[in-house]
Amino acid sequence: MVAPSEHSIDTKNRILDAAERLFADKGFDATSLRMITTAAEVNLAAVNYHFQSKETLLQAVYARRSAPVNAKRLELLTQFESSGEPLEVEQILDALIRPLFEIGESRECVPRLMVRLLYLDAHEASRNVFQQQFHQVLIRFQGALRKSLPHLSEKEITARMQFSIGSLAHTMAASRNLQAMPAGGQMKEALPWVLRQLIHYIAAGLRAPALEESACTF
Amino acid sequence: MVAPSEHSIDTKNRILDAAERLFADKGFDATSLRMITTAAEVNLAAVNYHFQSKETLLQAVYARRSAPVNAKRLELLTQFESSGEPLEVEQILDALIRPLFEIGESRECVPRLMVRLLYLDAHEASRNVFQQQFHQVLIRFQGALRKSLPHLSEKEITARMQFSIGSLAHTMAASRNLQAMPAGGQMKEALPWVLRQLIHYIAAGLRAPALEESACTF
DNA sequence: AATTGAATCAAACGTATGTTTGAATCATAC
DNA sequence: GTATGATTCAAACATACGTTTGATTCAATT
Repeated sequence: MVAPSEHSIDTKNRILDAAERLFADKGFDATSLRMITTAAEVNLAAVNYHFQSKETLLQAVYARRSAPVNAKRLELLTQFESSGEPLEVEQILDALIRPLFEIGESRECVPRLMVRLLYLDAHEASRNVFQQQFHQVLIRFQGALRKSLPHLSEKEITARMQFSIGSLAHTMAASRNLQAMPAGGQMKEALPWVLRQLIHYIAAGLRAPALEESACTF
Repeated sequence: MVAPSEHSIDTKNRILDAAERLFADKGFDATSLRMITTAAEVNLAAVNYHFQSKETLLQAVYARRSAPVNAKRLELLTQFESSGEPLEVEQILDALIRPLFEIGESRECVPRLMVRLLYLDAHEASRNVFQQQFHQVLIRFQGALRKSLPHLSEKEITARMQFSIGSLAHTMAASRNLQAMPAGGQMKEALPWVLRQLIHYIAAGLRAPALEESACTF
């Protein structure tokens, strides 16, 4: 029995880094293992040796980012809620979005990647796993939104959350020039212009009066 | 010289129908020509005979729907504008969305397909062509929105339109059970619940006050 | 009925992909 | 220093794909 060498974890990380960038830029199907191993400067067979298949590599690429991001989201939300009062919608959205830009320093492709894997690229089996994890986070955020938007029925809150995720995902996937947070700096006011606009837009949509009469609580 | 037979245009339409549904359901890369020709009950070589390549077939699939949909959008908007006054935002959105459901009777996959080809699936070359066509329509709609939202700067209108397209696209692509319009019926109130919710949500986001102070016109 | 070009068909081609193999290399434990 | 198992490597494998071929069938013109 021999412990894994340090070289091997270097190789694994180089593969993960290269795959992360290529998956985010070109998509899963359009990225071949040969492109990944060339960019990572490792042998072709290394992918199937360290990860078992291309699909499993995708899951590893996702797993490396999703757990920290989602943990940070819940942590931020809980911290904001500590005052006890219902939060401003903008604050809830901030807790949802900001962690995407704090993870993996100077890797601006991470937000694009997460969107691709959650909604666009991944094949059905993997995507379901990814979405299931994210769904747990959304349920938690829905609880916060419910307190801030008491005029809405549960059905309407769910729908509007999906609409919001849509505009968020579209913005992440489309605009290639979303800057990451300044490294190590404090967080306040560091989100780029387009994301502040987005949060303002989404908050207004969420706050809109209920459309269904039956949804009014009085 | 011999005129094209009727059989051949039957074959072409069967290919287009099968490709449309498969592209919408599974995506472009995940759909092979063999899947298409099997579903269409035509010979494999028929695709390369009638269309030149898989990529060209995709363009034909898109072209068959995009021109009528976009024409109907512009026609509806112009008709709504005939009164001369600025439109309600909801009416502008209705003119943008409704035509997607009136085209190709009983083919509920068309809205999903259009979203996929505009933003998700198509390879860069084709997608740019598709988006360029749609962009012309968006410019026209932006003009209508500008009149209805005089408190916003041009930059903010553009950004909010992109956010709106995002939630629209996400809703189209995700919810597989958006019902088409009742065939031949009059249009009023025929949009499904989720789309009425979506229009209400988007309208509120568009109407939100300007975020930039410099954007105020007074 | 003969002719002509369009349309269909089964079969094959060339290529790119994910994956596997088996030998060579490296680092570690004894 | 040698043995051992983890890691690398060049090469090959199997497969699925888009595309092409060449013969055959079909329908329309004469």
